[in-house]
Amino acid sequence: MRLRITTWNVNSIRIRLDLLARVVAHCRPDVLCLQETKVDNGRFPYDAVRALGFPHIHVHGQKTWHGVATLSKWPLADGRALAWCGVADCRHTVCFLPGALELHNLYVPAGGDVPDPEINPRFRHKLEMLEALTGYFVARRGDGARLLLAGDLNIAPLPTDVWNHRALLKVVSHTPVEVEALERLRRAYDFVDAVRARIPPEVKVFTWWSYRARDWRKSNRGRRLDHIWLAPALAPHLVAVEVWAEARGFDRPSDHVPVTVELDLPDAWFHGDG
DNA sequence: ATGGTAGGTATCCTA
Repeated sequence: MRLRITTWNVNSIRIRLDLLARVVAHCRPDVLCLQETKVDNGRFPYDAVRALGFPHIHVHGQKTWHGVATLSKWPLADGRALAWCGVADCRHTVCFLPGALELHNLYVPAGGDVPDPEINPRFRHKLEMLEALTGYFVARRGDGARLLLAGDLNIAPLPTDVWNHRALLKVVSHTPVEVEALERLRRAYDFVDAVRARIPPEVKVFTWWSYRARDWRKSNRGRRLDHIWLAPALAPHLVAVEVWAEARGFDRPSDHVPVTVELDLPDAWFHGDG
């Protein structure tokens, strides 16, 4: 069974429905994880999303900020929201796909401008959420779940995940303290970074370019902030990845571009007790 | 070194 999963920080779903259609046409996802939907559940554009071919929709949104949504051609079951550090922000959902696939859709805090948890509460929140997630996955370590984690993690872990490693060492998203926290989270469940499983670490890969650049393509000051991680049970079934950088060149684009993985899963998983 | 853009129900705050 082939399964394509795309993650995209849409930066307001309501003003980008046309671009969402273009992402769907190009990436051909069976399941689309969105972040920064910026809409409460009552105002979510359900009809437009259904018209794009996604009858199964799990939303967790709030007014103005944050918000995640999982759109699916496959049935979704047991969708629920998770919250960390006592903060009620809408940043994390989990739901199940056929084949006992457990999909986490995640939006990690950006973290503000100053990379010091003592003086910047947003940066402290970012580190605390990563630590809480790490504890959650450590507790589940070795349970063998067919688990995927997709979303805007707001951290570029490798030197080649940013346009200039040395220049960004003190810039939130690429500081050593964040990179180490993200690596602890990855190792908690032995997740495999799908994009880096297919693209060598020597090659620069970006999924985000600031709106503030005069010419994002020319200056190319990007970062790889959006990720899809696979549990050990799924990693052997990865067949392809794509970062669709051209999406940054849309009219009125999101500052993030879609990341897609394709998995070739055993048919037996979808028959009875698989 | 600085400031640059975009979105929201907001005239500043967050990214």
